[in-house]
Amino acid sequence: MPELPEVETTCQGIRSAVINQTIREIVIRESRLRWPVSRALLKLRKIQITNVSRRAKYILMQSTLGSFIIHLGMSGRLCCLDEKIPYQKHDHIDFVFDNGTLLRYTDPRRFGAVLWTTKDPLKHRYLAKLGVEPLLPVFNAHYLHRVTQNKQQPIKQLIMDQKVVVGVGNIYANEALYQAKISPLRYSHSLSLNDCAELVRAIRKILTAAIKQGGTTLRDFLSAKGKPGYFKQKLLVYGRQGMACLHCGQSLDVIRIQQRTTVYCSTCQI
DNA sequence: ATAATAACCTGAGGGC
DNA sequence: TGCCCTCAGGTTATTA
Repeated sequence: MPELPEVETTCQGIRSAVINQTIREIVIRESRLRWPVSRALLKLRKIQITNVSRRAKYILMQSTLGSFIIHLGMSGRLCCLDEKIPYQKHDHIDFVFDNGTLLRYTDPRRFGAVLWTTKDPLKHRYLAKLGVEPLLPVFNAHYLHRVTQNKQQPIKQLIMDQKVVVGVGNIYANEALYQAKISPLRYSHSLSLNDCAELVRAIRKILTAAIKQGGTTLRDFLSAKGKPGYFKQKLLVYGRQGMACLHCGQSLDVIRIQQRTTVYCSTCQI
């Protein structure tokens, strides 16, 4: 499900509800996520949440003793609820707070993760090698141009590579390439500096706009407050295969790149 | 080292 | 109704 805008929306949604709260207990109903959930969580009590932030598609929830590292995978969700709300199927983990609220982690496909570390979470093995944040100045035309050189792979694959730039998933990769008028099939090394400038601009624009709309809800994404994202209405290519390109009117093509559905206009995107 | 693909899961929707 | 197939906001591990 979640790409950067959905993770950011989730992060902002839980922040005020959990910061300064003290954990009464953590309930694990299902520990078989992407990586087994550590039983050490069961012993974590009376610790206070001090900060909530995002790195790539990971949510970092820091406490007085260490940090929770949460990834939503394809179908994960975090919701702030009253502790009396009964759990349902796929509600795998509850963080129960002293004030009677809880943070509930739900994930039907179990591709997500809930990790715990007492060290610097940014140095964790799964976070240490991540690429640059797309909304920071370090992600610019020169950076992208540099990393595209010597890359013998389609540009769509490259911008979805979390070691290059983080947060861009399948939806926003399709949208950004459409807006930048660059074919998803172009070999990375064929991009000019100007192409890279356009692509950087498009990625920034699409992610910022999506965050503003609370992300994209295709089927099951909900914010921490249970609201869907409204960016789906703004999607220009994703899910529109066979329909008319809103720029030239030609039917949008659909192909697969790295097992991911790719929609583009073969007339507008060169 | 780099690039393609297989694997991890559940659920929804379409065709027959 | 049911069965079989394909597809889905991601990432890692394995293979060539």
